[in-house]
Amino acid sequence: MTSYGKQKRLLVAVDCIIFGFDGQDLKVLLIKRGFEPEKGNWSLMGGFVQPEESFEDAASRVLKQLTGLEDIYMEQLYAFSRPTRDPIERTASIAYFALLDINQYHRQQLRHEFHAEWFSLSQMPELIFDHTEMITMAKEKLRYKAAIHPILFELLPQKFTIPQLQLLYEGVYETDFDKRNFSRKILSLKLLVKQKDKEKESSKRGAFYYKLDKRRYNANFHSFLNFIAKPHNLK
Amino acid sequence: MTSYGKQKRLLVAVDCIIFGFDGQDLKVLLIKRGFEPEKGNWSLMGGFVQPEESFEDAASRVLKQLTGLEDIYMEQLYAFSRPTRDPIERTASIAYFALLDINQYHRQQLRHEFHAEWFSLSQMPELIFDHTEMITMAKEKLRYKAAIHPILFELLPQKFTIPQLQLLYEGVYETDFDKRNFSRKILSLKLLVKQKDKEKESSKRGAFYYKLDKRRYNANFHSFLNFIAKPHNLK
DNA sequence: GCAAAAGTGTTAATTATACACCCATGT
DNA sequence: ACATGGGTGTATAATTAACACTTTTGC
Repeated sequence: MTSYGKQKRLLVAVDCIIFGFDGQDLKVLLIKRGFEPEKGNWSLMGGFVQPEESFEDAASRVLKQLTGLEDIYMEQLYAFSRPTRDPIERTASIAYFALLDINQYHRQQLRHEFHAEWFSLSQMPELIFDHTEMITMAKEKLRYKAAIHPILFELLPQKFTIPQLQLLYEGVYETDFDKRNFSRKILSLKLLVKQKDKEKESSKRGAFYYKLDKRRYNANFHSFLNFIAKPHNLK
Repeated sequence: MTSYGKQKRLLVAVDCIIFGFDGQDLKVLLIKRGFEPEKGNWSLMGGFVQPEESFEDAASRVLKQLTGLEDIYMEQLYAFSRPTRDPIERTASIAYFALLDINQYHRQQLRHEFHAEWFSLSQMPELIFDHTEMITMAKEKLRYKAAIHPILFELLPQKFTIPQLQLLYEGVYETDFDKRNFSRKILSLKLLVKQKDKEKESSKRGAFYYKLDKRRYNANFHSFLNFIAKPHNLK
């Protein structure tokens, strides 16, 4: 026995929702699709799963192809499978979302072949297939997960300031936090190590840099932050 | 253009992790696999995705095939894709987990063809392929999700008592809760409607039945319960 | 010297935890 | 009358939320 015979096989692709943070807004990296159908239209970066690779491998390959980056935080989002989602031929897509330091990407970025651009979540162009739905779901999951796990650090450079971190959280949750409560909450996690130097671009006084304590970060990855806004419908 | 040509297609299956609660332990429904390879070994219920159905459709079909039940709570768990996970031929599997009232199943259960049996999570037999991993992940996700969303009601009959509900939560989290705090927390959600009749099997005094307030349940599905045990590693 | 952002402390409100007794009923 | 499980209240601790002033420094 070397196959399951008459069962129908199908194409499987991966698509990557690549998040970055520019200091102000949460952004997603999109490309201009390079082949038919929908050639030239905005799309997530994706690719077909190859015979020897897992979906995770495929997603990492696709991410590297676009950004040149490896060892990026990535997580499976959802398997999209509406039979008609691709008009040419049935293709399922396993969506992954990735969080990266947008500056890393800038440094790497020499590949114009994909015509990639960062878009704010509030200014998304029309996208092919079900990619808009994918991004909506990714954003939800990011919020959900970041409320409980300290993953947003993946969007910042190695050294960052508390005000930068707060702007990031505020961007992700589209809300404002009280800076006293915010820094107390963040620092109470004991995940951050204060540096001696300051970031002096965005203020005269300057803000101290912090770095992640990698040991504690890995150990405490399951810590809870609880940034989830409480629902007000529990009357 | 009617196909993507040279790209390799692959088999895609779905597997269902079907949870039930017998009043004491959280259980999973397993079958004896009916075809090669691994014929006769314990396995999750699964099936190949057909050309005209989404993964969700396939999972519902498979669930109905085994249990006869429809409109069951089901959620995509994860896409498993290790190229060699099935020794015969590459087959990816999209795992879904389902929560059902075990009594519904008993009532329905006339199909012996699958040799299905309920197993406690602590007494799982050896399973084919990566099915053990799937169940482990499903259990984690169930805990994770149930800490935040009131989904465990899906495992109980329409009418249930607070002590039954507490046993369920205790089973899922493998811990004990204080019954005063438990009932206060649950009732504070205002999702339950007290009935006039009592369940008299498990005690002389009898315990009042409750029903879900479906309206509030649907509206407040995103409420937070926070049964997650706090980690003690945040010193 | 003043504008702009960084940094820090206290109080009140809410929520979570710990804990013990009375109640109803079948035997 | 007693054993069994059901049901409830209160006091304390922990956490979260609200809020305002001082510091630094480049201009």
